[in-house]
Amino acid sequence: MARPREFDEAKVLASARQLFASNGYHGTSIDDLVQATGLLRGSLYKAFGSKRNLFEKILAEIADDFKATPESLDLLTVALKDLAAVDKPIRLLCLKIVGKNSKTYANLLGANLLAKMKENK
Amino acid sequence: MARPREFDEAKVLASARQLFASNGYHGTSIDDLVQATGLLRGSLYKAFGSKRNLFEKILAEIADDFKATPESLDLLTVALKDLAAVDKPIRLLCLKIVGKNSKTYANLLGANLLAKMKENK
DNA sequence: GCGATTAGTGAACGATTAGTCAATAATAAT
DNA sequence: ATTATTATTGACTAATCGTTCACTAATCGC
Repeated sequence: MARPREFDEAKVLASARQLFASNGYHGTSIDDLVQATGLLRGSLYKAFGSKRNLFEKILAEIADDFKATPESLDLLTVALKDLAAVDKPIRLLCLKIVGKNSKTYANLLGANLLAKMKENK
Repeated sequence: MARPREFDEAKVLASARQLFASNGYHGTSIDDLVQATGLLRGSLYKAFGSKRNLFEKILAEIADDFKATPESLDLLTVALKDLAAVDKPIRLLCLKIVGKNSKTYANLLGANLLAKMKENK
């Protein structure tokens, strides 16, 4: 009962996720997101409200059924390092992912962090 | 044979290190550094050249005799996540720190990352 | 005293930041 | 065809970003 969306939300979220995962939260600008997703700023804001909200949505999505892929581990690292200290909802999503497996996740997160170092020789 | 410095370089570096460690590289602005160190922008740039250079100096300093304190682990995490992918000298300093102990450091880095999550309940 | 050299000062720069908004467009229901 | 509703567009804003620089100040050897 209104104009339909022209973009595929899942694809937009996938592009944004990749950017946040590899460049961090503060290292990813709205312009970066505009470029990567193809959406214009206005549409991005109408659809997701804010950069912070977009990030939370992405994190919530992967928290819902977490798989320890490099990208997801990167995103969890970004959430923990760039936002968790000052953003309770983000912190809670991190807790939801990790649960009682903090030993396991410590290993996964650390190994994933170090892996980046070696890729570029 | 010139005007002497009025600031204590070690103290300035300590303040900057703390900021970078807790807020990340992109999360730390020059204004933040000016505030925390007490130095004015001009002095900061005369002494250290650039934000990137200041960070490298700090990382080099801790790389020289690395102790796995929370702050140093935070700083290594920041170096790895915010800079290593696009900055070879930084990457090499990370490698120097980790050496052949990547299993050990994976655990330390991961545990340190997760610790932040629990502090704020 | 006088140069030479280096440090401190802070206004200013262009670029980029996250976010807004009035105009236009596309759909569905009546 | 008209109306209601939601989406797209991109120019715009105020703030902040990292960096520069002309100026002043303090020390040294002479």
